[in-house]
Amino acid sequence: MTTVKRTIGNIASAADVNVETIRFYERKNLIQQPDKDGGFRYYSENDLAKVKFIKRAQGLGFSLSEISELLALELSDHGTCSDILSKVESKIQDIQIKISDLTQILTSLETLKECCHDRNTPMTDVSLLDVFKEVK
Amino acid sequence: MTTVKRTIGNIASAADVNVETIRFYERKNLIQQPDKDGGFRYYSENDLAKVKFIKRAQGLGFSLSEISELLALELSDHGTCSDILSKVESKIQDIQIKISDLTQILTSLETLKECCHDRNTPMTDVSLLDVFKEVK
DNA sequence: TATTGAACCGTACTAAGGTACAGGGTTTAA
DNA sequence: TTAAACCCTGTACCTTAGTACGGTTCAATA
Repeated sequence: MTTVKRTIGNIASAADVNVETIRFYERKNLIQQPDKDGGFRYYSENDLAKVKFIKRAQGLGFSLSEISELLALELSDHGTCSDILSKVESKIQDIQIKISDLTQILTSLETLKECCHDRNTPMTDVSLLDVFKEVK
Repeated sequence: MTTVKRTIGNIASAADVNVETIRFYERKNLIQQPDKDGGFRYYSENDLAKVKFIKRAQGLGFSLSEISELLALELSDHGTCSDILSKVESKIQDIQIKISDLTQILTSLETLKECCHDRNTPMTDVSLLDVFKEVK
């Protein structure tokens, strides 16, 4: 068993992104450029996890700067907590809203599915467009 | 009681977006350009609901073309169902994955919150980065 | 140790999703 | 009935999030 070195190409393919994406994230300080050994970057398992997290979180509607904030919460010194606590609480709220929005869309798609399945279900019950009609 | 005309400026402010955004959505065929009365666009309540839906869905990680697909499901003729059913089912799956991802992030943020709140909780239990470590 | 595939840096380009004018036409309320 | 406020089209520009490319250097293996 040989442990492969985590070069830039290696973590890029492990995280299923382009090599240039990794360099781009470094330029944006989303991941730290690792100490270079002989001019090359060698990454940790943690870096890989971070890249996977970033890609996944993007799919959930977070921008790179929001993802930075999320990641920063982890790194913070939990000795000095009162301001970080409020940040955590606000992120928790954001996420609860997203989950509730998705749940509403899910419900209305499930109604749609019933309609397809069984012609007797009335089509008019729930509409995707109704979902956020009253919002904000 | 006067019913306000839904001009482009009116729906833009009601949906909290720029006027140019509405025009942009029209160019992209996300909303239909309404019949013009004297050269002006007058919109329906349905158009407003659509714009709100689009903005909300973007925040959930859907691209404009995915949002088009979602909206198209609604408009489909539910007489010819078998292909639409599979589209609906695949959207349902996408959304279930999003909800599950968000729930995992939520859980780990809540652990973080406990850590801030009560110093005795060990910090090491859950980490944001662990969330998607094994994914894909 | 020579080759070749991969990493390096810097710069330029792309796609998606808007935003901002310029130069003109309409509406509406004083 | 006219001026402020709002709408029209068209085109150019902007930000975010990458991607591609050219010329160069490094590292591993035949």
